[in-house]
Amino acid sequence: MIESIALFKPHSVVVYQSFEGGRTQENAASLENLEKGAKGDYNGYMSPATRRQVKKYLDNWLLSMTITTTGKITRNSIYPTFITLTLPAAQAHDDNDIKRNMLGYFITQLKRYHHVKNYFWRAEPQQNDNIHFHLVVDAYIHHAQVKKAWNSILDQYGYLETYRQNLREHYRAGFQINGQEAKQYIKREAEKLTRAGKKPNEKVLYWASVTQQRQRYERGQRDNFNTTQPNSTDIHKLKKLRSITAYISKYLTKANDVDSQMKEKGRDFMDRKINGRIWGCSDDLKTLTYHAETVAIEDFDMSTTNDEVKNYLDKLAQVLKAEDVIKDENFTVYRLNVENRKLMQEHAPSLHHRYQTHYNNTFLQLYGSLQTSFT
DNA sequence: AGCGTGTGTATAAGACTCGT
DNA sequence: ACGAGTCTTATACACACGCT
Repeated sequence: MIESIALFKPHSVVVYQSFEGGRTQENAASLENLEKGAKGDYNGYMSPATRRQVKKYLDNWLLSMTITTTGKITRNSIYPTFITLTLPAAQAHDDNDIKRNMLGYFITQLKRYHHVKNYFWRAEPQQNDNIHFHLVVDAYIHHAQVKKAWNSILDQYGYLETYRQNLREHYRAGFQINGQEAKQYIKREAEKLTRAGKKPNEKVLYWASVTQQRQRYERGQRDNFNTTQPNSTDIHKLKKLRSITAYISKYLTKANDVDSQMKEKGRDFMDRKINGRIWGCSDDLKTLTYHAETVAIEDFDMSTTNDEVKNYLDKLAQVLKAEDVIKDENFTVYRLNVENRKLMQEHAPSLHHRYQTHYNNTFLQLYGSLQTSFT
């Protein structure tokens, strides 16, 4: 029996063939590769297969939130938030220790006090070789709360003291500008502005950083930097949900990011690969799937076709540019842009309804027990 | 394009304890 | 109640390849 199945993704429709019966893995190279897992010989990159899998979780999780969340954002809202966690001083613990104790406890705190139910995290090396984390969570959290929680954990592991000691050292002869910090500040803030559709002014940002540094210096003078809190966190509230869905899943899974950072320093990525896992998420996210429908079934002399889906796919083939229909012996991909994403509603209304229902159900599956906060 | 394949070990997540 | 730990256990991660 041959079944062709269509997956309805946010930015594409993929049609592939499914055959009855299982397969066995007998290729020697493949089996040898599997041995690598046993030895821990990972290369530290996210593989294309893993990237696909992660994208599936994020696409469906975020899309379920965009479709079902409406109205006012409150403290109890289910709302995607993007957090970056960094170490404010040179890394002094093993990656696995940091993930287990520091990141793990941070996530526990988010769940306990900040209404976070589902999460996704990704670990990457920074240019300074420190590990750092990107997280996506499903609650609206104030940036000060995030900073407080992470800094308190950093404090337990000595990173705040080292950071403060470095500050004292840096300012031993009075105030001076930290050019490296200003540079990083400009980069980070410029990205933020660009994302918000504004044009960054480097000079303005530079002086903003200097002002920030001077204020920190002056506050620090009062108590020898004993209470200075580093900016170890960065947070984005994701307001334009639809466009951001693509942004996050792309950004978080882009191996080239790390690659290019390392190339700047003339080094190979292997010099600094993350030990152990490089990503993780709550179990519930792992159950998520794209909306799938059977297009046709062929069984000996019998065949059945889902006419509505078939017609919709034909319509896409007509309307889309040639380069947006990628056809192979075994699969077809229809790449959708903002405009032709509307075609489903128009040309296959009941399919569109089932598609919507899929995401309503996805949302209920994840948050059913929390529905009251949304009505 | 998706999916299934195998495996040692790191780890997620819950259970649990203990102190406040 | 909660924080801060320990302990247990089931799971899932890394990967390349072949097939469809």
